[in-house]
Amino acid sequence: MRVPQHLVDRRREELRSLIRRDGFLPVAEICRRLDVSEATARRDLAAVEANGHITRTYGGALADYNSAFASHDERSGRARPAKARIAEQAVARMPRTGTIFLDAGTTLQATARALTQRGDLTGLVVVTNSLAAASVLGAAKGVELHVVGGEFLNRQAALMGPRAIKALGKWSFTAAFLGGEGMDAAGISNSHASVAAFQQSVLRHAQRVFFCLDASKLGRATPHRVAGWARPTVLITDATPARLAASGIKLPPSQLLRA
Amino acid sequence: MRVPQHLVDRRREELRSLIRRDGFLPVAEICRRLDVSEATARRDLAAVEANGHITRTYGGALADYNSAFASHDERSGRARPAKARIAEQAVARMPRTGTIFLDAGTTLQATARALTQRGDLTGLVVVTNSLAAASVLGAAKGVELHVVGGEFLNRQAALMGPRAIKALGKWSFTAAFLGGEGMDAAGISNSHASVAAFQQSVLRHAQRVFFCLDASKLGRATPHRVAGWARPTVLITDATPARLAASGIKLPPSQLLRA
DNA sequence: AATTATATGATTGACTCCAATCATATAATG
DNA sequence: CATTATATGATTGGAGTCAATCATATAATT
Repeated sequence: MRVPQHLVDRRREELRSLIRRDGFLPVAEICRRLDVSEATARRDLAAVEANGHITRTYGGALADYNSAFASHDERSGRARPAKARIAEQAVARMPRTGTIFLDAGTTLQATARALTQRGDLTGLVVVTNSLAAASVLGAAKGVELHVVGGEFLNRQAALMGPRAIKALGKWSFTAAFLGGEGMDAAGISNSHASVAAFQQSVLRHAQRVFFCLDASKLGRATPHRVAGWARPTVLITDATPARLAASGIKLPPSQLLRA
Repeated sequence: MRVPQHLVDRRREELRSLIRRDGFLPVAEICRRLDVSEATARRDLAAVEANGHITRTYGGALADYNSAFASHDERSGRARPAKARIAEQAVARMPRTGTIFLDAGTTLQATARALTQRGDLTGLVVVTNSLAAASVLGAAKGVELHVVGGEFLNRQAALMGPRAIKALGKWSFTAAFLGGEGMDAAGISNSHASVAAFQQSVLRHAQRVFFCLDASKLGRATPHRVAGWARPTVLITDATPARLAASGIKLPPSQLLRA
């Protein structure tokens, strides 16, 4: 029997938060907690997964941002997704030793994972405000990992706010690797003011800046501008130069890395 | 065919680190990466799980510290484990509004999880140095969550070091909830100097202090003393008063909460 | 009020996972 | 070197999971 939409939505919200709370939730458990049939549980899972934030596994579901669960895509035969290729480029640009900053976001999370693959690191210091990146890099050899404190933003699973900005104060980065939600002729933008403010603060402490954005962000403009295309901005993307130009983004080769 | 012990151990170490890196790893994937049969993969999983740090799920395994995966125990019929009962007591002692500190460690992780159950929170500010606690509390309603920055210690999955201590500077906690590795007549102790130093710094910023330690820590003395039994220390434990006394721990009722 | 759309639960057959058992090759032990 | 211990892979029966399909009840729409 059909059920009102708002109840469905509420139930799925609850499912998302249940999974988040427990990290992993088997399907059978979902049925019991939500008092629904297996079929509905699976349907709900599919819906929540489509909205992001969780990943299905055989027998249940996993909270995304604390899972670093990427091997799934890579494993499933298909061509390596854009994010992973971008991540590879980013890692190739990292110094063997020095201090770098790693932003929040799925592309940077992929970058963190790729970084754990590099075996030649000796004294690299990585600073991040992303819990996901931290949790991935925690196990990496040859990396000294620091997390900037701050207020936890649920949406990004990252630390932001004035305290985070202040915590950047004493750092000086050889290179910073940042994400973004949109890029157009004007530059890179984000939809949250606090995110943009934080990123701008990172920029002020970095000698070199790499923005890692996949092609889906191309031509999208979001409210808060983070940076223009002037130096030292370098863009790492899978978008073709032609499509970039079509969006009004013209960069010299030294500022564009194709992934 | 039998294989040298050191190879087995090394392989299991690698498995642990693989799981940690990916957050979740299906059995089939383990077989491929470690080039072993399913049977061996399962055996390795069981071994690693016995040593802690991971949790088995149907179809794979989950890294422990980013999973908050407790429902398993609670679900599986058995009596609620000590940690969960301690967590309950701790949460009951939290103010509805104010600022509290939450330490790293599995007991405090359980506490964080229990805290998400409380529905009556309005303006509680939670400060933590534990990624696990942060990741659990991120989804909680009515909680403003802050993470103190610092150097990431892989073993505890927490932030420590001078920067973390410094980051505590501006905070003032209504109550602090701390863990420990040992308790005896002298007080509470930890095996790592940096952990002890950090906890002591927390103490200096807290009006009330609750140490949450289960009975397995009783009588164990580890190198670095964190605090004695003088006020304002309050102990939350499942150990019986008799056994506490046997270890030389004598506390007035106001400083002892039985879980 | 009539019609359409859809959320749900039941069923089914294929697939996957798991624990137990067993034979075997090789390390560990003496 | 002889003996014991054990790590491994294969097999198997049983249980759990999944995607697809279908009938139905009820919300949404007109």
